[in-house]
Amino acid sequence: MSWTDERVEILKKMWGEGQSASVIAKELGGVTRNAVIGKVHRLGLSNRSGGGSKAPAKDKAAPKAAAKPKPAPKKATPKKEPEPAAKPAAEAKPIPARKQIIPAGQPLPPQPSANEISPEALASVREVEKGAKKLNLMELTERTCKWPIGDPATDDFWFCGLPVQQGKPYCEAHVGVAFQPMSSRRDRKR
DNA sequence: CCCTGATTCGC
DNA sequence: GCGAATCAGG
Repeated sequence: MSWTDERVEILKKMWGEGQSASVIAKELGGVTRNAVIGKVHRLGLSNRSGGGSKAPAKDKAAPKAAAKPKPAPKKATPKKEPEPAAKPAAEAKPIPARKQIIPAGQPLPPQPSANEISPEALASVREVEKGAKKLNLMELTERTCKWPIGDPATDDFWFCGLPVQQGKPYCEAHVGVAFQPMSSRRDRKR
């Protein structure tokens, strides 16, 4: 595929609309998002500003750009960092269906009680749990929802296992109940 | 992990 | 001019 006027036209239009390069590439077909981005740059509309009157306040100093033309195309030595690798997923466990065990008598910080979760979130969770993949511990991967379901003390226990939301340890629905925005908490009138 | 755009450089 | 490979951020 080549960049015909028509295709460039579509490119311009979509880019102008703020579409992502990958979407544009998909629409055009026969090109990758890299191609799209490359073309965008060559067309000089890398900045989504149409005016173009703006002089980029970019500093000339581009030390990094010149720093690595072709270091070593090889596998590159991944720095082996003695990273303790504290799994973020671990500390965020929701502890469902279990009385919380509070160590000592400090006033507890505000905790999202399971009963204050928005109905929508709850609903979608139930939805999700119906279609959950019911993974066991071994089957969990970096990108499976690690939300526990059921009682760990019985067979009736598994993990959600749906695709996680980028970054988070849970799928979208469970992220919703795990990380409450802290806004939905209404002070009950007194 | 997924995604995004940015940049370089052999073709 | 083109775009894969790579980089850098989210």
